[in-house]
Amino acid sequence: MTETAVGSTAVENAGAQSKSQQAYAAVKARIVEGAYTPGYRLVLAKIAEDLGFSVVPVREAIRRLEAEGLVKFERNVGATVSGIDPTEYLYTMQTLSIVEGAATALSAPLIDSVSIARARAVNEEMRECLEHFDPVRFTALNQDFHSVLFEHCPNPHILDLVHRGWNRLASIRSSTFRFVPGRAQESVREHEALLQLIESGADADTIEKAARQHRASTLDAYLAQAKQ
Amino acid sequence: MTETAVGSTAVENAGAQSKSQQAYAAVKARIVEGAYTPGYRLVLAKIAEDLGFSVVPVREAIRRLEAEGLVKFERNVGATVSGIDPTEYLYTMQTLSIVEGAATALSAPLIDSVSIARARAVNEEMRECLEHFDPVRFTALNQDFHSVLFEHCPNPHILDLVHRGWNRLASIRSSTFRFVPGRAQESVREHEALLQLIESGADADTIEKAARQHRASTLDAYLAQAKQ
DNA sequence: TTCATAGTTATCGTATACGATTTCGTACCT
DNA sequence: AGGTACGAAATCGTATACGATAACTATGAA
Repeated sequence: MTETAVGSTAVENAGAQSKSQQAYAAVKARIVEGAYTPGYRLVLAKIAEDLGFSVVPVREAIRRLEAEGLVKFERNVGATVSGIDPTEYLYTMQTLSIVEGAATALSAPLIDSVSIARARAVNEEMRECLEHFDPVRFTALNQDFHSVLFEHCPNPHILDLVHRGWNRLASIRSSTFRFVPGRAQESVREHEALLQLIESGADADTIEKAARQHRASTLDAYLAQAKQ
Repeated sequence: MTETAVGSTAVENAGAQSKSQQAYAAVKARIVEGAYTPGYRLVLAKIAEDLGFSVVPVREAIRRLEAEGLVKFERNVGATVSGIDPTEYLYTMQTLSIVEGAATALSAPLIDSVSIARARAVNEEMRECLEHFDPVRFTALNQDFHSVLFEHCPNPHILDLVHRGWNRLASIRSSTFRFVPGRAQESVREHEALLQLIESGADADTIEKAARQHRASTLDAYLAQAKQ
């Protein structure tokens, strides 16, 4: 029995997280990486079959994704991947500007010089990236950069809200910078300005405003372009 | 068929929401009204039996409450009502100060004079309430007051975050003002100041700061008292 | 007396099964 | 020909059943 016990334990450890969690991660990954495009209909039975699970854990995973806003769920009808409705984009960006601004300000005093250097290096990569412009890579670096700035936020609730906002944006395949190429250069400059503010120990309010404005500007640039 | 349709519709409307939703509402109500005190152990089977449901919808309800932070859930162990951990209180209040401040600022330009009058009436009730001080009633009025201010917020995401924050606070039975009685009077004064700012059409930043500071002051008062 | 260990119990996690609801297609009537 | 009503298929919602996991308890030895 020992063998089986050990064996099963090994198996269990491999799938240490519950099937609900596995399903959640799997579906979320497919959404973020674009395998499930917005509007895609998520049928419980089909997903369950794909993953080799029963529908119950899949159902729970979908509800979690619904709570995060990545999918829309209608009773007795089913779930679909949330769209890139421009209005939704606006709401998400505005919300993120607020919580990310706050997170960055709270985080700022706790950022050590090593992290600053790392952020600066990332920003330098972004600058280089401007030449042979690769929107996807640029967006990824952009997330890296901001992560350094807000990850030290001591309030886990706020940090969670920031992560959720980024997640929602990630589900929009085509990066923002593809839509608004001109914004990229400005963005890199603002990043350096942000770093200098933090280095100089600027007060929280100043940093919060700067971080918020940085994101709001991206939103404005998008809106200006969309208007045309 | 019309009769049956109407009849069935009536029945449906009575139980229009799924059992998951009913369970969610029921458990949440019990938490908010204090029937389930913090630390209370939520056993799926027992709740299911109480409600006359199966455990499946109850389980889903619990997970939703977990996502909102009202309960803590541990795999293979169970769910307990989230505590009034002072640290958690701090985090929640700080987060709420930020999102509520933003929501109030965004909402301000859309508040008509009727709403202002209603808010002022509520605040007047609060002032009267100061005499024969009833913390529970005072807290309820306080929520009414702030609801008027932020409910017009055009960004549903931010509004949702505000609601969640209030929900978490509501799960803390004993109102804040019971802990910090002195704060109540100051609070009423600040409310009137807020109303005047909104009436005078102050700029968004000023209103946001005032609303945020209003909540932050309550938090500070609590912390000062807790320190002793 | 105390600690380790095995067995028991309580509770969760998931699978399967069935009933309920919606949606779509088809046939019939106007 | 167009619209309406009926019916079938797809899908979700929930109940029940069983297996898995963790907490608890009792028993034995040091």
